[in-house]
Amino acid sequence: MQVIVNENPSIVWIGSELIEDKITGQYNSVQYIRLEDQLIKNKFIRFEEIIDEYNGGPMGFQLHTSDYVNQGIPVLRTKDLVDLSVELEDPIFISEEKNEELKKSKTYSGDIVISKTGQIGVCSIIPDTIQEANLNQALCNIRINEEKMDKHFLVSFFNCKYGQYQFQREGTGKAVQDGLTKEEIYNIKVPVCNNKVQKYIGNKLREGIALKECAKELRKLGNELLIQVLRLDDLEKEINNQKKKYNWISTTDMKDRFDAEHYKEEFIENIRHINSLEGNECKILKLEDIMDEGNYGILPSSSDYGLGDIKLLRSTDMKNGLINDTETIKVPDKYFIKKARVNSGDVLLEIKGNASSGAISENIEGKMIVNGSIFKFTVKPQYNNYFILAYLDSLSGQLQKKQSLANSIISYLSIDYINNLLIPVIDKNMQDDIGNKFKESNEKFLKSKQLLGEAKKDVEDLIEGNFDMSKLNS
DNA sequence: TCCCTGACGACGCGTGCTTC
DNA sequence: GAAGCACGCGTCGTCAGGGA
Repeated sequence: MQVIVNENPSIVWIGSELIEDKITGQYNSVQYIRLEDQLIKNKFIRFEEIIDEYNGGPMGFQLHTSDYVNQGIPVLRTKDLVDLSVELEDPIFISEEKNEELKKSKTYSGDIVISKTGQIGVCSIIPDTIQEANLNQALCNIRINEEKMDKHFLVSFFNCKYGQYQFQREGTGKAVQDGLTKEEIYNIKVPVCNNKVQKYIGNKLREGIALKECAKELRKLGNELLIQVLRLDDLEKEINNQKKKYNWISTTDMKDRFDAEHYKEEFIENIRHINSLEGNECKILKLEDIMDEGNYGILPSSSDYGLGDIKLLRSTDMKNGLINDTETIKVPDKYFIKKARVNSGDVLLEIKGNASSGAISENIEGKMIVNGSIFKFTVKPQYNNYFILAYLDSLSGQLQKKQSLANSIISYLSIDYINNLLIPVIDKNMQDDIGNKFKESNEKFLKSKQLLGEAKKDVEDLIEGNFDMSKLNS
């Protein structure tokens, strides 16, 4: 017996015949029951039926931080699983020997990887760009029988709400620490549909992942050009060569700060490097000379969260030059004031925390404002906004920001400091060359994201009986 | 071989106080 | 009232190792 007494808060009567090993209210919540009811209207199988091989990550005693090396075989962690694929932004490696020792958890391009602890149910497919890797203990690696199911379709399903609720339902609400067991993963219900539909949805994911790899390549090219033009590899070498634990500062280099951290050699070297770029092909300007208008945002009262349609962008909603506005908090219209309003083409700069992220606002749907952690500005027409952000995001730009944050209890860039950030301004054509690579990369990232979203939505439509079969012939 | 448990650092958010 | 400062707190992700 199962009787839903109330939707919100969730109150459900569950008969003892339906209770097996899990008895929590969360497991039997109305939300999960509704999703399950919808899912099982379809033909489905247990995940185990299509699994050829399952391997968990190594145990804690098998892999320690002391095993990490500078170069070698990458070890994937949950944070590397991004948007149904893998992004090695801050990779860790183990040696070939260690990789051989942990041969059970080796993973290859095309494998499906699922997170079991921490953030549960993150599921990605290893892209072609990663030939071989290993796993940490939070992940498991799965190979399926591809004659039984299109694996890209399967990954789209796992990432849609009907896959995610199962991972959350099974993996959370445990006595001490949440996590998915092998048996729970085997028991995940997977919908069965005809090959043509699987291929159609799987193709969207394949195309999305390919576009994403292309976008990453363009970003890499833009960065390489920036490094070349601003000789940032020289700066990096110079900084890496520094072994001294002390530094002499001339009084002319000292400004309003008197703490040693602010005058670390790497910061001084960076300023020296920026000044050395000054010449016919490069002018050093202050950010305030480049900006048309700049402001940081506002902090709406948290009691207003969810009470409107204005998207409130926070620093966590920006990554790799892009805005992720799918999960932004919404606030009332009264906060849509000029100071915080986001317009197309604005450069958004994180100024709190580690002040390392930024984005350009493009194709924003609806009204959006930024909170106090973000400084937004427009650049004058003679400068390329993508180039300016790319510089601020580069080694040199980051060092300038870090210099201000050094030794401060509260990491925060003041307006005065932002205005005085030094920007090496190169020829406009070269700015556009670099900026356009980042712009094009962002466009491809957005298109990729759209395709990944469509793939997930298609699976949901399929389960809910709303999938338009005529799309298969288009 | 796999699950379970515990600890902890990094980080960002929220709140309230102080200063200008 | 805006800007800046201080700190508590929760979440996330990772690391480690005991035990069935």
